[in-house]
Amino acid sequence: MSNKNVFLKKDFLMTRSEENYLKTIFHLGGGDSKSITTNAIAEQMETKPSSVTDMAKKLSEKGLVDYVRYQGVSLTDSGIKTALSIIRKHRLWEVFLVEKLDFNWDEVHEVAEQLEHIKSEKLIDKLDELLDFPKYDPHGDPIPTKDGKFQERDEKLLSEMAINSTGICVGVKDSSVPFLKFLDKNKIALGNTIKVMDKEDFDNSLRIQMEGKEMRISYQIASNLYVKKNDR
Amino acid sequence: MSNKNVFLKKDFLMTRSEENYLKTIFHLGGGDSKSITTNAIAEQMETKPSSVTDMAKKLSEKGLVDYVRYQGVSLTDSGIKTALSIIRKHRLWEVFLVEKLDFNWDEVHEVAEQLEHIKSEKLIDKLDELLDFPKYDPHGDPIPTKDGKFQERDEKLLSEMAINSTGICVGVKDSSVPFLKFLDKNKIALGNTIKVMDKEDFDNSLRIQMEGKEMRISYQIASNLYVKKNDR
DNA sequence: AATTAAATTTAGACAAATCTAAAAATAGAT
DNA sequence: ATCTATTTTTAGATTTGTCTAAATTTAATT
Repeated sequence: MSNKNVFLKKDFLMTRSEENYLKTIFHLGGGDSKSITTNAIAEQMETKPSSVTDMAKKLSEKGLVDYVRYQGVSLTDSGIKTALSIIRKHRLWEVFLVEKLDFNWDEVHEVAEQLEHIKSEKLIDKLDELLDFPKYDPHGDPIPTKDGKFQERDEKLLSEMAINSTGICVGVKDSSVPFLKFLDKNKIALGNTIKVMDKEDFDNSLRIQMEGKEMRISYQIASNLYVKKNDR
Repeated sequence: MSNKNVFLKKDFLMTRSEENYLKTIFHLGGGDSKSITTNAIAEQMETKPSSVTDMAKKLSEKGLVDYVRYQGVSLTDSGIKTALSIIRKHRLWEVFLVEKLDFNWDEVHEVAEQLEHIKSEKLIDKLDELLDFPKYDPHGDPIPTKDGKFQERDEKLLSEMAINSTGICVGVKDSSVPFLKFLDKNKIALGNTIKVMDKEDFDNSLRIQMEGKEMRISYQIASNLYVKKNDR
């Protein structure tokens, strides 16, 4: 009975709004027993701090967050598990949209924001299978497993790479539409091999060699690209 | 401007509840300029008549239904178009669930009820393409086209077939889980060839030949199966 | 330690979608 | 044609999620 109740409570009785709050809190670091402030959540969600306070109380009553007045919230184990299941759904849907429906990686976020709230365990398991159990979404972000395990990534930012070192582009830190479009325009894609040729002290820009061609990229770009030494 | 506004209004500003009302009214025949009563809608949606009245006013203000107090509602052209787009989405998602995710046809309804409310024109167009532009859903119901054309079906109920006539099973009238499970258990599937061998006057049951085997089926079953003379 | 600035919470209001209970309109039967 | 039973609507309340404005707490500075 307890098992079924947990399932019902978390998977069926969660509102869309509650799920969005949990996801945001997780992305702000609330899964690491760090307290996230009301203001930070409000800013991220483009809502008012007073609304966040209301929701913090509700989520606290449901045992999904620890909430201390004037201090902020952090996720409980139950809250982390729920947040991960939403993130899992979001990222699996993103893979589906790109792999099966030919969406570009800058078009998937908005639709995945809707699809992540669909309630059906079977649906997401079968989708996972259809996609051949992908480990990463189109932006290189890891997809949590069914039992809430998070694939930690072993990678660094391109801006932190040493001169003459080589790596493979595996993810983006900023997955905003403008940035993704910029990468497309400049033929920078995940999977590309990158070698750091030189760094410019003046503006921290990099001269890199990518797939044969040499190019210069700004620090702002380099600090939003994840690179890994070895292939996955 | 007018075109864009219509799009925004109907595709983005429609609430889930409004969409469900429109769909229900359509299924009750409200698209044929027939007035559907408050009570009928309330019963179908398992809600109270007073709630239906409230929504009737709201939909009327939005120009989606014609509403006359104490008389009932019927769909306007705009309402029909919107209802058809929701039904289109529902049925395409059902095909996806069965064809791509190996759902059984008795499992798809509940999930499709959620998926039909996802807002993205590109998503549904691409899904249609992925599925190779199906004309019928897993229960044999026709899928409206993108521009709201409804594929009318040319078929009759098995119970209305003449003795010795032959046809192909193309759809179910009752798509409830128990009925679909019954059909599965008795190996009755869409696409099967059926020949009516004999009819029993006493209880209206039929003796049929299906895919070689002979069997007897009740009137209740026969009056919930659609059959067509020629292949599609 | 007192004061001020910033963050946070409370209190009260609102819109959406629902409900209950009472009032009004319709339709059916005598 | 009137009465009655049913249907439908209205009025007012409830829940969820949000907001504004005022009050409170915390943190920073002197």
